[in-house]
Amino acid sequence: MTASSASEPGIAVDLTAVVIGVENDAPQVLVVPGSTGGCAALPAGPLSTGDRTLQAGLRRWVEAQTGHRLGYVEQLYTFGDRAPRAPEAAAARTLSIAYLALTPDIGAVSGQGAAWRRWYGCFPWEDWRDGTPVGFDALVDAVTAWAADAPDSGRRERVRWTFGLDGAPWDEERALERYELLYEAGLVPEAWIDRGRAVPDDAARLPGTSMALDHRRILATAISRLRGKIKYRPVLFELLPETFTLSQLQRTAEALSGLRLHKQNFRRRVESLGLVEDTGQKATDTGGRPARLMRFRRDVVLERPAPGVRGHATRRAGFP
Amino acid sequence: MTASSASEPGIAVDLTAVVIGVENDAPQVLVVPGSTGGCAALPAGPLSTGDRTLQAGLRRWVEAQTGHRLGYVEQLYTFGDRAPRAPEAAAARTLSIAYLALTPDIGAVSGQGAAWRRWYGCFPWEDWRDGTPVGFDALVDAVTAWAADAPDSGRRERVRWTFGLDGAPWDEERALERYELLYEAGLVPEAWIDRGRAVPDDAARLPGTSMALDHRRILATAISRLRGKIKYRPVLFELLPETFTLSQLQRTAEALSGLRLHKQNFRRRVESLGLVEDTGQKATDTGGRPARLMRFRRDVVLERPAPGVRGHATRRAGFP
DNA sequence: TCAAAAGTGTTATCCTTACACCCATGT
DNA sequence: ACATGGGTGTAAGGATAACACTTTTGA
Repeated sequence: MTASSASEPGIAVDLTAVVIGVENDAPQVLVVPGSTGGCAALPAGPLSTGDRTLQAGLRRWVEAQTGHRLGYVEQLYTFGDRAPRAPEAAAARTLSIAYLALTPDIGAVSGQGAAWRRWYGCFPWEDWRDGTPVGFDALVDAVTAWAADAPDSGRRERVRWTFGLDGAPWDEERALERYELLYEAGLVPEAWIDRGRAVPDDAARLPGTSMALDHRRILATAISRLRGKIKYRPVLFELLPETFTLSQLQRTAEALSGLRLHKQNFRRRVESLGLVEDTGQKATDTGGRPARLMRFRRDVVLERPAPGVRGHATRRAGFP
Repeated sequence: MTASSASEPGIAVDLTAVVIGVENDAPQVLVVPGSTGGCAALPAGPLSTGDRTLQAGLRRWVEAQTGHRLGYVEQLYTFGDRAPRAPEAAAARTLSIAYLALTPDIGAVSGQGAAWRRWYGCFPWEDWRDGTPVGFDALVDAVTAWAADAPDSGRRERVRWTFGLDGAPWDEERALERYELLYEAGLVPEAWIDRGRAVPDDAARLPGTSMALDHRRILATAISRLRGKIKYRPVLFELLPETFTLSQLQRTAEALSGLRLHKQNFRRRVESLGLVEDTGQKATDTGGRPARLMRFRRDVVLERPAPGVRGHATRRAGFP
């Protein structure tokens, strides 16, 4: 007996979109004005029985709120845990089915207050392209202090591997784990807001702007997923125009991963996978020598077993 | 403005569990009697407002229906698309949040009708450990015919890469894609049942037993996820007893992937990752020379960047 | 002519794959 | 003694990471 009777009332189901684009080497996320406080929110709306598929509902909402038409979309995660917050919230629970969407065109937003925002504004510690991010040392101090609070809890090792300290390698894919650790340590305002408490000074001092509700956590989930995915699936091309140069492609990969990549190795891999083809045209606006304009071979996706672009981080001085 | 008003009524939210264990080199899934027809179903139940977390609700339901207490649990996917079925179903929609759970102990089921079932019973074509599975040739004929129906649709290449034909490699992780192709081709009974039509002969003839509703699809999703995950996270150990031999570990990996693995390479990798430690004891019931009993080093999980067990499939005659 | 960016050739190293072989126990 | 499964050494091949260097444009 599958107990599939209708579930209790009071469950609202929201569809939430993390729409990502890249402009000027900066990954951007589509946001709308949040209803709670001044924080920006992700476009979202309740699931309607009229939508046959969840994706269809999502597309409808995003278009209504931002005027943006979605292209590539994949499911991210379903968030449904109730924060141990004010008890009045116990009656109504909101379930969010979050989706990751990628788009090659930034700028075409129309809804009231809809805008693109750099994702590293929310996660400054995730961008290592120009060396150690500003404020990283302060952040390390804070999490180290948190670990020292409970000496034998395993926090020390966890901090070490999550943030790449003491010789541990920096793993760019752990963006979500890093945010969750900061949340657990009470170092982001959301941790206090969710409990209905006042935000202490140290939590507010850390860099990185918050978002409405749990939307910064959802964005972190998207970042981790995307950083992992570009290594084995050709999703980078969903963020680029029809034709692009290899440098553009590399800078997009770097923007997402927050790392510098090795030029020759990056190119060798792209070439060897046969992911792109020369259009014969040249881009002349690059400042130096004109670059060949390439095109993504869409037909290759079904042919190859696991095409994609791997890491190739170059080790640089000051890199964990 | 985040349009977070309560969603429309008529949306039921179910929590569904794919509980996996391995016994006698056979992966098993926990099932309960399905309400529709004679097909087995996955344990599931409506989300209750009383459960603070989704996982808690899931654990409650599985325990109630099967007497089984869950250990390792992770979210799998949220299924919510309405099948283009009988129109009367249009009013009420069911959302299923599916979870993957792993357990080392098979056999401790108590609920009425709850039972363990071999997953290759549902997917005979996924088990390549003893060479080409029975019925694989017939299946290839059927999908090839489907591809030939629409010559320039790209079906041909899709079939080739999905099923590893014409020199394409077999990718064990594509279990879900294979099921979805069979569904699309109308080669599994569910495809017809979902449309409210009679099941034609050719769809019923293919090997592999169906499950209730879309549960076979959910199981396929779990298989694909698990086959991918064992390559980079130490989840195998969630399926084994406290102590085990290296051969046991390997046979478990083989059972899940449906492939034979290379002994020395498998061992080298496990050793080099430092995932296990010798208990000093020996297993004497193995038939030949007694094997060392090993133990999983749980502390290593947080230390290492990406421990796990990779593929190492040995190429054998008759392997695609 | 110089800065800036595109584009290439080559090597050391590690990881993966695969071969063949030896060891310890029960019957 | 021999069948059965446990356990190991080592070499070939390929992928990766890193080196430094040349080419083509605009200012």
